[in-house]
Parts: sequence; structure tokens; C-alpha cells
Amino acid sequence: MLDPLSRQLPLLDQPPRERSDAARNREALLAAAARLVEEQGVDAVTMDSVATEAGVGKGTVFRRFDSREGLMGALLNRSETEWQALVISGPPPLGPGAPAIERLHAFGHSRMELNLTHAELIRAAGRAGSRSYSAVSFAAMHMRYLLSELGVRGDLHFLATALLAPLEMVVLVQQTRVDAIPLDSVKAGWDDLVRRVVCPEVNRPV
Amino acid sequence: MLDPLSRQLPLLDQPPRERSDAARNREALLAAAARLVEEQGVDAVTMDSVATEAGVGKGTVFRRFDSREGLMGALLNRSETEWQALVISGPPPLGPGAPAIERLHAFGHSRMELNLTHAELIRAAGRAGSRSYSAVSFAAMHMRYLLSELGVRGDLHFLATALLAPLEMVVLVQQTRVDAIPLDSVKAGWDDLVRRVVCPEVNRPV
DNA sequence: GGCACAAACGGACCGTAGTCCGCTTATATT
DNA sequence: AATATAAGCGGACTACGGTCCGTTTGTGCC
Repeated sequence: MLDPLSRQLPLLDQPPRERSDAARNREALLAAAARLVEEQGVDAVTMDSVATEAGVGKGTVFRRFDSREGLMGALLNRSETEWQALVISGPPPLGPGAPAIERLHAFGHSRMELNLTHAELIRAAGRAGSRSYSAVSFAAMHMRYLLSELGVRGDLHFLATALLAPLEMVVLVQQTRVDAIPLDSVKAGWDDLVRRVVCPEVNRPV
Repeated sequence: MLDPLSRQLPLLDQPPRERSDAARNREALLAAAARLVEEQGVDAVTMDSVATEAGVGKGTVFRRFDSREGLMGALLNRSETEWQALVISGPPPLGPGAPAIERLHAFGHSRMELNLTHAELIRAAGRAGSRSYSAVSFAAMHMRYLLSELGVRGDLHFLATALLAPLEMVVLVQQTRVDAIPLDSVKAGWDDLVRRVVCPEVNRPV
């Protein structure tokens, strides 16, 4: 039985628990969408096909995920969460335990791979893609932490954004697919950018 | 009369001149689209309304611009071209005549303003937006030129991309609209990034 | 168990992007 | 001027994202 106070002051509460049928349908829809992506590619994920595949009505898909972009975002969110766990508590050098500079390089490389792997999905997710608020804010927060560990001075908020920006999917796709630059060269370029930003000479105490 | 050779070897030729009615319709469509954007915002620019407004059929809009994104891209292309002209031959510090470092700062600031001004249009243009090949390659080329003038060593191709990336609309919108950072702070942050990249100590001859 | 009600459901419906194909017209040639 | 032909044209048609609202169902309370 729920605490009666929770019922009376719902605004102070967690939003009320999701109804069981709703939860079941959400899982079924995510599973159906993931399967469609796997088997037929992102373009085959229409709201109708996902609904049919999950055995629910179309309205339900929109109720759960608001829009196609929202559905794609939810799909992305799963791997984003796994990745964040690796950064927070996975093995070094991505996870804790390695020197900050190594973690920083591993962070960038790993993010590039993640964004390229999910390029189609990120594109389909639009605003809900890699620039969703939670994804951006986690990455930026971690980046600021690593930069401060390295003694970088300046506007860490902006510097984090600036180092993250070339890891965005649109930029990576341009470089690796349009300009046909090997991924390793892109990584090396980013490493050089990092070197310049953390360079001791430009971070002299004022 | 055309050179007979041109008729016989069309592959060596410029693509045949656009038919006069086609050219007229293209202008009418661009004008109609620009007017709709101006008066009612980007969302009001549906392919039907543009066609009606220009007094042509819907199929004609698609024939000329392939897609809604293509139409938006064509609209953007006009201001992009004007901007490129300013960079190439406009007044300093954006145009030639100022020291390279000042031109670089002006370049970044100007690009930010341009991208923010056209944020809606760029979003609606999707792939045809600010990352269209011609826009990206012009900006990158100019950036490489300025960096080389400044004696920057390293992978100029990547460094140009890295300095351009934080000027992308999605990043700027995140910073100025979501995080509510004043544009001047963003500019200052970018200036600092530039300082680090062109810093003499990190560009010592090997 | 029975009741009340908010939440969830589903599918008909709407607007828009994009396709298709038979008709029209500009242009080059004679 | 007449003709041939490729390019252009237009609007009916399809598919998909998104909305709406009458119906169903899970949940907490008695």
C-alpha cells in the first residue's frame, strides 16, 4: 500500500508508477523497433510497422514515445546508458584507473565509435539524438572533470563543448564518409587538438 | 548557333542550358518560398503552398529542388554565397586586409551569427543545411589558409574541422538557447580555443 | 467482489512529403 | 512555318507522421 501522503501530494512525489500494461507495451515496442532496425534498417521503422509488430495500436506508440524521433531517441538511450556506465565504472583507460590524459583520449575515441555505429539512428532521432540534453550534459560534465584534472585553465564549459563538437555524428560522417579520411587519422587529429588544449604553456597560471 | 561538336559530345559540355520556362519557375519558386519564410515562418513553407504561391504545380517544385530539404538548401545557398563573397573580397577584418589572426576571429564570429540567424532554415534543410558540401569545403579551405598564414603546424585539415565544429548550428543553439549562455561568452570561448591552437609553443618546428 | 476513475488503448482521420505518368511546350533543325 | 523531341509541367495518388476521441482496462479503495 502506498504512503497516503504520496497520494495527497503528488507533486512532491515521483510521477505515479506506470501502469503494468503500459510498461509491457513499452518494452514490446522497443523490442519491435530494435528488431526492425536490426533486420531491415532504420527506414523500415515506421510508426505503423512498429505498432503492428508489437501488436498494439498506433496511438499507443505515440502515447509512449511522442514521436518517431522520440522512439529513436529511446532506442539510442539504451546504448547511451551502457556507455555512460563504462565511462563511470568500466575498465581503464575509458573507466577510472588510468591517468586523466589517457582517459581523455579513450573517451574521445570511444565516443567517435559510438556515434558512427549509431549514425543512422542518431540522424533519425533528430533533436532526440546525440544532442539530447542528457547525453550532452553527461559527456560535457565528464570532459570538464578530466580537463580540470589535467590542470587546464580557462572556460572549461566552452572547452568541453569545443572538444566534443568534432565528435558529433555529422562532423564524423563528413570526414570519414564524404572526405574518406580513415578513422584512425581522425582520431589522431583529435588527439592533436587535445594536446594543444591541455598544453602547459597555454595554461600558465595568471 | 551552338558548336556542332558540343551537340555531338554532350558529356564534354556544360549541361545544356536550362529552358526559359524552367528558369522562370525556379525564380518564382525561390521568391515564393522566401516570402513565406519571411511572413509566416519556416513551418509554413509546405511544398503545396510554395507551388500555389508561385502559380505552378507541385510536381514542378520537386522537379526543381528534389525535396523540401533541397528547397531550403537552395534558399540558404543564396546567403551562403553572399557571405562567401564578403570573406573573399569584403571589408576587413572579415575580408582581406587585416592580420590573419584578426581575420580568423572575425571569421568565427561571423559564421556564428550567420548560423544562428538561419537556424530554423538550416534545421529544415537537414543534410542540405550548413553541412552541405560546398559550404563546408569553402569554410574549411579558408580556415586552412588562415591557419597556415599563422604558422600553425599539424594536420590543418583536421584542425580546420575542429575549429569549425563548435560553430555548427546545433552546438550554438545548445549553448545560447538551451544553456542560455550569452553569445559574447561563446565568442570569447571560441577565441580562447583559437589562441590555444595557434599558440607558438605548440607549433614549434619539428 | 464491486466501484470509481484515471490512465491507457486503438484506429479512423488529417496534412504533408514525395511519386508517377499522360499532357504541354520550348527549342533546334530544316 | 512546320516538325521532332527532349524537357518541363501538373495534379491525382500513395505512404507516413501525427492527432483525436470514444472505448477499454488496470488500480486503489470500500
